[in-house]
Amino acid sequence: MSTTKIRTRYAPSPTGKMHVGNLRSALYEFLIAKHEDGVFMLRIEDTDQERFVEGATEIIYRTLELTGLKHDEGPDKDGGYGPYVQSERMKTGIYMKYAKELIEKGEAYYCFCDKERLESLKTQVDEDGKTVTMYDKHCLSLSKEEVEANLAAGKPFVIRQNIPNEGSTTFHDELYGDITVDNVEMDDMILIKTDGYPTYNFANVVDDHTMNITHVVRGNEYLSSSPKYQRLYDAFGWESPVYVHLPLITDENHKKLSKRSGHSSFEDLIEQGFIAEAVVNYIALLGWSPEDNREIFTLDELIRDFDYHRISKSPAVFDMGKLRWMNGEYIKAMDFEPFYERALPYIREVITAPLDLKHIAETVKSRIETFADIPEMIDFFQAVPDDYDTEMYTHKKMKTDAATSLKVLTDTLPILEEQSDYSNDALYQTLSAYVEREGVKTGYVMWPLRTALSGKAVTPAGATEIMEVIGKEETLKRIRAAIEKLS
RNA sequence: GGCUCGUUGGUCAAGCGGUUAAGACGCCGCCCUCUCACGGCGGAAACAGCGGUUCGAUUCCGCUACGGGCUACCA
Repeated sequence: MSTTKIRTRYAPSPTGKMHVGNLRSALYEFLIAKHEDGVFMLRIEDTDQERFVEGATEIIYRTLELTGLKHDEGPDKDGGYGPYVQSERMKTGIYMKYAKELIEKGEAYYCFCDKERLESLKTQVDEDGKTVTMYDKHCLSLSKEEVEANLAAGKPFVIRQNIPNEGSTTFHDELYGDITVDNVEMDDMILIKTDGYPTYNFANVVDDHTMNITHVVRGNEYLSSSPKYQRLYDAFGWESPVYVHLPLITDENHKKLSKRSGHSSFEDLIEQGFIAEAVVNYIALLGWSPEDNREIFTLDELIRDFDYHRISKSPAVFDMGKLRWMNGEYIKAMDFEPFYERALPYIREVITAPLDLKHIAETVKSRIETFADIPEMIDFFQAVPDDYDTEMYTHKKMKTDAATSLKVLTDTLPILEEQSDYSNDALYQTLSAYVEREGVKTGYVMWPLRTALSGKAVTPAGATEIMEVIGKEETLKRIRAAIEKLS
């Protein structure tokens, strides 16, 4: 019985905001490790000097912090497998050392071909103008002396993986099973670039092995290059890790999530009024489902229930509608104080009058899906829109229209003038007496009042509750204005 | 183009040879109700197609169609 702990890693490139697809990879990597009480590691893959974005590393840290995906090891938490940043690892000479080992084994070779020659290898393939380059192993035939001479002359070089032209390579994925590719299909990929940096592909294999990663979890886009990685493991004589390739997340058009569609990054979603926990919960279910029908999970519950064998193989569409619903569920379940704290800025956007903001927050808590829904819902507390349509007074079910509304408003105005207790309950009681006297439905009275007080067809509070919030003076003012408008 | 992966309602999905093919979001209807929402109840809505294998295919195999991914000195 092996007692080796599971070790997974999240290995992002610091190239900008954190995409929800990346976040889900991080989440699954975290869950797979934590479910077995393993180690979740963070490694920064900055081998691409061109794409490096200032501040991107901070975004990664902040996002992991905010989502609760705490890493056990990383650049800021040494666990004995450092360094955890690839550019720093490179300084140790590790990649070059392993590349040379492969050269000695005949599994890799120096290549001095320049751009022009490579360009000439390109073959036009289809009408879109797509080209395919398959390296022709030109430099493989260089003699040892020629290589030495080139090196001594300081000629720029890369190191390529030597993949034979016959046979095939098979690797095993936990989800997709065995995948076999003919070796002829595989290009001699570059391991070490001219600038001395390793390519992502090579650094990944070397790092995953030397950092003792047991489960390599990554996006489906790497599925087809995995045979090449497998050859590397085999060439080194290393035991290959457990591979788990994750299905893609797409937009509603089944295309890769784009920057412009609003749900591209975690940061954007938070800005749009979503709760971190809800986003995590939602993306956990995008490509994975539990044995029961549960949908609301805390992170701890996910750790407990997550079984990577239940990850699905087909791509999933990111459904903003369902995320909104789930976010609404989280908001409803929130304790009031933290809810209020988060809602306050949105309330202040439209309310400057000295009103009971807590009360306003309460009215809205079970009705919003994101915090950004708040302003539009409560702006009438500040002021009635003066151009609202009097057609709103006509309501079939309430049996009201402009004329009957005018009567109700005129009738209730003196009652409300006399009323001193402007609490919701007291107001309701007082108006109920009028309802009873008139022998009408409650709505027949409340509808016109609510409309007069809000100028809106939909409000988060009933007539009497609105009165409680805005107070007597404002209530009377609004009703008088409505009477005038209807007269 | 080549290679490779995928395909259950609009979306997320359960199912792992025999089921009235779950559940959720959304949509529609009803109830509750001082509007909306919440909550409750109910409804419409799916196995891409064609061939096998089998007593029996949504489930296994093949082909086709459609979709995705890779095909960089990017990750």
